[in-house]
Amino acid sequence: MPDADGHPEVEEMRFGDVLAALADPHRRSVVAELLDQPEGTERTCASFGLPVSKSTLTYHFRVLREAGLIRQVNRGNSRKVTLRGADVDQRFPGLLQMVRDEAP
Amino acid sequence: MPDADGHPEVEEMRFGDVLAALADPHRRSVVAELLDQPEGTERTCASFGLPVSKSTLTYHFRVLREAGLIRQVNRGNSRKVTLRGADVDQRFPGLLQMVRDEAP
DNA sequence: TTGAAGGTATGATCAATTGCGGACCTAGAT
DNA sequence: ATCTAGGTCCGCAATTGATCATACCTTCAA
Repeated sequence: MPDADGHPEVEEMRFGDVLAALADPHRRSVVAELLDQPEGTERTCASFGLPVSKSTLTYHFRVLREAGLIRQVNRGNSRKVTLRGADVDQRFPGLLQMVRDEAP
Repeated sequence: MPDADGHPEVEEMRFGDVLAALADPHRRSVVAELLDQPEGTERTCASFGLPVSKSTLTYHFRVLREAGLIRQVNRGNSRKVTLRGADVDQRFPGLLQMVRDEAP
């Protein structure tokens, strides 16, 4: 069962959902950017500079979160995004490397 | 440039298109089934037994074809489907193995 | 206590995806 | 000549996806 914020466990991550999440260029760019930074780097949703409104931003990060690609935790004021790199690697080895290789 | 039937060259295959094509369960099952058979196996679209109409079948195979995952060639009477296994492996190493691992 | 920064929720809109039936095409079999 | 199998193409309907504006919530800082 996913937690209250919709984070699935590693075993619960579904391939179709992950593929669909990564199929969108905006969402893939978020993952690619996180891959390019040190493990565990925390970012705000807004810090990725996606050219969409705040509410659309929320939508995209929800898709990524519910697919299991990112984690979002409350840090008082803001809500920080981290890549679930180890989890994704465990469930779908090689997939994130593909995203990294594809990055522009 | 893709050929007249919409088959992209290896270098032209786009990650987003491939991910979107594989995100659909029907289409992923086609790829999984082809992966489970000898290299170069030729199949008709209908032989996969997808629970959709003929016209919907055409649509799904077009998505797979234009993403670069399958090849469709005229064989007189029918039109045969083959997996572009080597091409996909060259462009996105490890991706097809993921589909295989996920198959039920 | 007021304001600002960061997010969420809701409801609407518009585009893309998925689906269908039906008309049609081509090649092989009858 | 006609039939059939396998597919395509063309509308069209239904669903899902992406987007926005607006209103709202929470926490920190002034």
